[in-house]
Amino acid sequence: MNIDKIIDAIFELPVESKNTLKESITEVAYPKGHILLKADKIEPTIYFIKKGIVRAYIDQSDNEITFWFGKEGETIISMKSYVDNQNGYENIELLEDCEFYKLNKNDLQKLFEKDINIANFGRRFAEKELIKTEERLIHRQFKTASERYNSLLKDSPDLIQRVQLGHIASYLGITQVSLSRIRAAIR
Amino acid sequence: MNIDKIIDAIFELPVESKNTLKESITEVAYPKGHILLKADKIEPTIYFIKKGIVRAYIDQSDNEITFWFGKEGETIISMKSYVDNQNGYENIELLEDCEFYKLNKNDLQKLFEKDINIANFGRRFAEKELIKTEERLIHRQFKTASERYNSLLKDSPDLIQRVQLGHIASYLGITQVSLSRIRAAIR
DNA sequence: ATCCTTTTTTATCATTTGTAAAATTTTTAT
DNA sequence: ATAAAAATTTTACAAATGATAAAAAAGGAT
Repeated sequence: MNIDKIIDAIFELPVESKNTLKESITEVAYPKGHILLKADKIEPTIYFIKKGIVRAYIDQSDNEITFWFGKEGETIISMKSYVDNQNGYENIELLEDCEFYKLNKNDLQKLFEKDINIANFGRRFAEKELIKTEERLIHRQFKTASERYNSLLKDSPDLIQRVQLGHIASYLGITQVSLSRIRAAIR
Repeated sequence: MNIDKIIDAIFELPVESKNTLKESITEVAYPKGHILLKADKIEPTIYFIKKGIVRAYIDQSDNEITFWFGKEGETIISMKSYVDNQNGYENIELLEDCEFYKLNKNDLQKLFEKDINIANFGRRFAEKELIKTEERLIHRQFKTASERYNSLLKDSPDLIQRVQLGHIASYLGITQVSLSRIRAAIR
């Protein structure tokens, strides 16, 4: 997924503003298993996924809880760092070899103050993420685990192929054993 | 809660931009029980709560699911209408007599294109809502119903006083019977 | 190809949560 | 003040999910 396509999907910037933004963006790659972001620190970088798949998780006493998967075209951000300049709560692990576009948070913040188009790009980015998050919250509130699994199967069939079921179960808010039961019931 | 305080809490606008914004804002009041927003339509208005408390709910086949409470200082928005100009999924019911500041979505959208400070105000608004929503999502994923109730009791003790328990139970994603059991266990 | 490790499934039992109905308490209307 | 309605709690039982252990299957490394 190229950077122009990723930017355009968020907000159609005038060429000039788009070039300004692209000047701040570079590329980087890491192997499967790499921890891209660590919790409990202020993360200065924003990543757009060019290729690969990652998960965001929180360290809980004895186990990890996966709460997000990101793949081609999506944005990796430590929300607390980005929005409040505070320590983030998420870790990001690469589930495949990945390639990213990267962008410094402070550079972007400066552009927000100077370029109204980029400010609106930032607004649209937050708004789109907000819709996605609110829909997930509501979906989780009134669907059973089984319904949530089937929705995932329907909406992101590739995810089930590319991500191991332990992470999927955690993402769905159930144990791996419970997910196995749900899968067995379908067959 | 006055409108200046509400605006300032989102983003500190320069006086000129703030006055521009305030020119588009008027006041309105409705009694307890009034349905302020209806699902399945494009909602043109944004409300800031001056006084009172409301709930957002979704109509599910046979029951209603409450997924948000808003009180003094908070913003009522049909997220889908605001972000994507599509039909919203939420109904908003007043749980007390309420007073609002209101603002037309299209008027605001025009200001986003003209005034960089207001564009950044809009950006900050979405970002702050995003953080709140993501934290709720994660909290729900790895806390038990009992822990979630106790957090609510700690963070919003007034909510338990002002809102009937059936709505609270729905908000927590459990049945009213289950909430009763949790409450009985504490005593 | 074989061994070793990791992942997934299965089985059993304990715990939590849901459903339905009744009892109790609180609120509202007259 | 009293009756009616609404909200909350309690009880009993059913269904779903969790915890743990063990077996089976899949994937990697040499």
